Amino acid sequence: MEKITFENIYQTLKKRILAGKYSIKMRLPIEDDLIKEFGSSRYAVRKAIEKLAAEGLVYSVKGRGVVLLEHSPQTQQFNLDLGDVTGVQGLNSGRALDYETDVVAFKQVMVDQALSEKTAFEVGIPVYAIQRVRLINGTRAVIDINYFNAQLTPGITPAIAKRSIYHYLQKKLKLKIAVVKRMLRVDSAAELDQTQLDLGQNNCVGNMISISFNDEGRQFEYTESHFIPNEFNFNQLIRN
Amino acid sequence: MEKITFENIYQTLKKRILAGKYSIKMRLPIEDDLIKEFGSSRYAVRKAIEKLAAEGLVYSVKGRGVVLLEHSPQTQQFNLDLGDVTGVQGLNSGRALDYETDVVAFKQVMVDQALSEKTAFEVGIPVYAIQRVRLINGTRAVIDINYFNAQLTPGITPAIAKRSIYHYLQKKLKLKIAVVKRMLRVDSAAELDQTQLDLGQNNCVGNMISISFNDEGRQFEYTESHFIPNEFNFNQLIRN
DNA sequence: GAGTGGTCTAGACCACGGT
DNA sequence: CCGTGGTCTAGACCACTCC
Repeated sequence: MEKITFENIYQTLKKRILAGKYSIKMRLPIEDDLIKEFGSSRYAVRKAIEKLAAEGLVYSVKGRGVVLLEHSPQTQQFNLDLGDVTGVQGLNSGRALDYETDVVAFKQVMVDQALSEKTAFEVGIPVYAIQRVRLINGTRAVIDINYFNAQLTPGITPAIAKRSIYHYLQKKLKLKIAVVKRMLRVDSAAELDQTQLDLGQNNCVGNMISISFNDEGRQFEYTESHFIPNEFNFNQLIRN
Repeated sequence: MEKITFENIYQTLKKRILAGKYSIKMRLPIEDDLIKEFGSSRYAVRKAIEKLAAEGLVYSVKGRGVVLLEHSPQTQQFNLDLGDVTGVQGLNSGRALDYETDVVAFKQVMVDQALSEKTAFEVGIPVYAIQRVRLINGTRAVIDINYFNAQLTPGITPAIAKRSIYHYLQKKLKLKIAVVKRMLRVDSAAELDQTQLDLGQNNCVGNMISISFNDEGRQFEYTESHFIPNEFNFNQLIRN
């Protein structure tokens, strides 16, 4: 039951844009008109427009107005969802798929120098080291290589790893996932990838490296998700 | 000579954060204290904090305060630059490298049905279809496959393509690049990739598909940048 | 010069976190 | 309960675009 004004304005404008109501002149109404229409302040209107801009629907030009970005059925797939992305779900952008998880390794280890340099965890702290293969429609499509800080995320078990670690962290531990920083790469397939993934003829993998932070600013996770080619898309928006 | 208050506050806070001045308690001072310190309004302070948050340096928690995200030398490479990314420069995140451009194809064609479905350009409009290989330190590392809407970006020549199309568009045509939407994929190498790129043993490429919009909201470009494995990183930030 | 978005101020109330 | 960030209002001036 959110009664936030800017959110209502944002939702209304978004619906109209997607329905093509403003496309005649490729412009949004000027701020003053939106203020009058919604009976709200300039702050609320501008915040709604900023949210539309963050999503890649509009672009504001000082002195001119708020421009609509061209969109077509083909370019819809470039649009950002702004949905929160937890774990491997982020890989299947909006696709509903059957998937199964195969826990191929589960250990609790102390961080040594080498692991510290990779994960940025402090030397000596205990971490869960987990490897899980994700089968999507029967295909071994992704291997997640997780390291969780055991002090910040205690009590993870193989059974939890098979279901959903993120569900456990959020619902049971009440851990808030504040920020995830990601790096995307393409790597030559290592032995682990070749033995665990259905690569077919391909000898490379995509590699999504994620480090995740809780709402106290502490990094609780380092994860590499290696995935097979030709199946996964990642969207990005750059605004000037 | 920008005299924008929030920008000054942002710069000052960023310097302090990176210098570790606030790391003792993992918190930024509360808004009221920053307002007093900078002698500015709450608006300016909050806008500065929002910019820090967009960069992945801090995270605001209602009722608690503004938390600093842990950062270490290893995780610095995950930080967002917020620099504008034009063309292939975006691939080499912050690396200074010698590179050379080899124009392997340059045509002006009309968009047919197949090309329209790929690029989202309207059937029948003229486009420049350009293929360029980027040699980085002598390695054929990237092939850019560009389609530019010739009505929006007239006058591109092979000579311009060899130097920098973006430089020409921005400086000569005064075209403003407002927004770039990207999709990142990993693809099996096609014949073009195998013949033009130094793939070595690898038989896959990274594929960065970009569609770019000018400040009137019109899509002027569709580009696929195919790049060799193991060399390029792409950063992303997800905020909840 | 008129119109428009960008920045800024001062002030208010609300919602959430922790004590 | 108090302290904090989130939302909102009303009003002002500036910088840019376009005629």
